[in-house]
Amino acid sequence: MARPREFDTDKALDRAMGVFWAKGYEGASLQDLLKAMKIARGSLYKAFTDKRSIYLAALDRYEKTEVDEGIDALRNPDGGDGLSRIREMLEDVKGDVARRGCFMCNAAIDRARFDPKVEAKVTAMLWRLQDAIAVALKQSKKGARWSAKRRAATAAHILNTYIGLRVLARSGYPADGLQAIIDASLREL
Amino acid sequence: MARPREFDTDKALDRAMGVFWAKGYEGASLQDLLKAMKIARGSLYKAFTDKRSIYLAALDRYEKTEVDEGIDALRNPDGGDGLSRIREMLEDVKGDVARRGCFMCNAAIDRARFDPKVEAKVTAMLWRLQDAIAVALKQSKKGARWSAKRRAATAAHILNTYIGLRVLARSGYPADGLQAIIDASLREL
DNA sequence: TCGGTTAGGGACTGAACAGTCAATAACTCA
DNA sequence: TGAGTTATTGACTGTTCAGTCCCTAACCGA
Repeated sequence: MARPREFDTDKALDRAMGVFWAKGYEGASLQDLLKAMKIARGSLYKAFTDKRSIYLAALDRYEKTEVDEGIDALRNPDGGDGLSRIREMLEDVKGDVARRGCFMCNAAIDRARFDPKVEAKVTAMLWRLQDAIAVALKQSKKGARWSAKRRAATAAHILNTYIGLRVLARSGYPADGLQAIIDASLREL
Repeated sequence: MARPREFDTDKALDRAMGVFWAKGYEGASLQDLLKAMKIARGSLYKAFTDKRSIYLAALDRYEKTEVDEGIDALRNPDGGDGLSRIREMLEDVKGDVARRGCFMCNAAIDRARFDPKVEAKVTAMLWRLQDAIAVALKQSKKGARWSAKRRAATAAHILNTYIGLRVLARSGYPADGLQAIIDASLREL
């Protein structure tokens, strides 16, 4: 019926996500986005209404790729018992040599306060992560004996630890320091 | 010898700090800053070389006001034993109803990666905080018996918890959730 | 009181910003 | 093959951006 779109929307969004992730919302210019997405201005505005909607779509893309992957790993029994999967999630942060941090955490700081849709998306991702951690906890030796409430609180604590680690990683905190934090955080578990 | 400055530099910087704290580096325009600082463009450029130098000075101001205050509270024996002072520091985060978060954490995410001076300042503040926590730990029942290394690791863990809490507070995480995280984080201590 | 010096104020600058538009291209279906 | 539809492109728009400049104001020492 009409001319088909030439670029792959998901691929373009992955690239836009990379730009917002690195530079933040205000720090990413349309020119940065266009260059990374490899499309022309007009094409972008045919596909998205404005800069904000690209950002929101990039956040969705982050959830569908990065967050879902993390949650899957947390649920995958091949990763050992629940606690070792949780430890693995935290230790993955040490691998962030590019110091990108976590797009969700970055969004929490730079946009959630001003954009209700960003706040809702960030909140939803946080809940999903916390829930997945609670489930992993239930599949650990100690956690299995705990009340659901205690598991929820411990899951929130671990989520909080994860966020801190990703902020520190972005700030340039050394990997061995991150390791010490992980060990201290999980010592009781 | 010459006309004296009419505005109070520290007061103006406190106001600039508020703008950067709320909006981030890129999100804060010169116009925003001028309005908050209540001075004219020319005066600002007489006192500071460019936007970046205002940001750096605002970070210094944050350290001298907010960070020093936190460290003092951590050291003040009137706050009970070391552990209760640490708990107090974490529970203060619940009082961030304006959801400002922590300027140091915000800077870690939005500028440290791109500006070596910001990175250095953030790193220095993190070390100072971690050290003050370690000292408080030494003045707690359990911590006094620990090795310096273990205290350092636990202090890093608590600093990390603090950072996570401030990010979550800015994202809109509920206060009772923050309380649960604090309790879970300090359970072993 | 006057000369030297620095602060204050605000109009001005060129660059970069997000977003629009009209001409053209590519496709489907009849 | 031609009509209808939507994508692509890049020049263009008005606005806002950080930073400059120049004139005036205020102060100090001589």
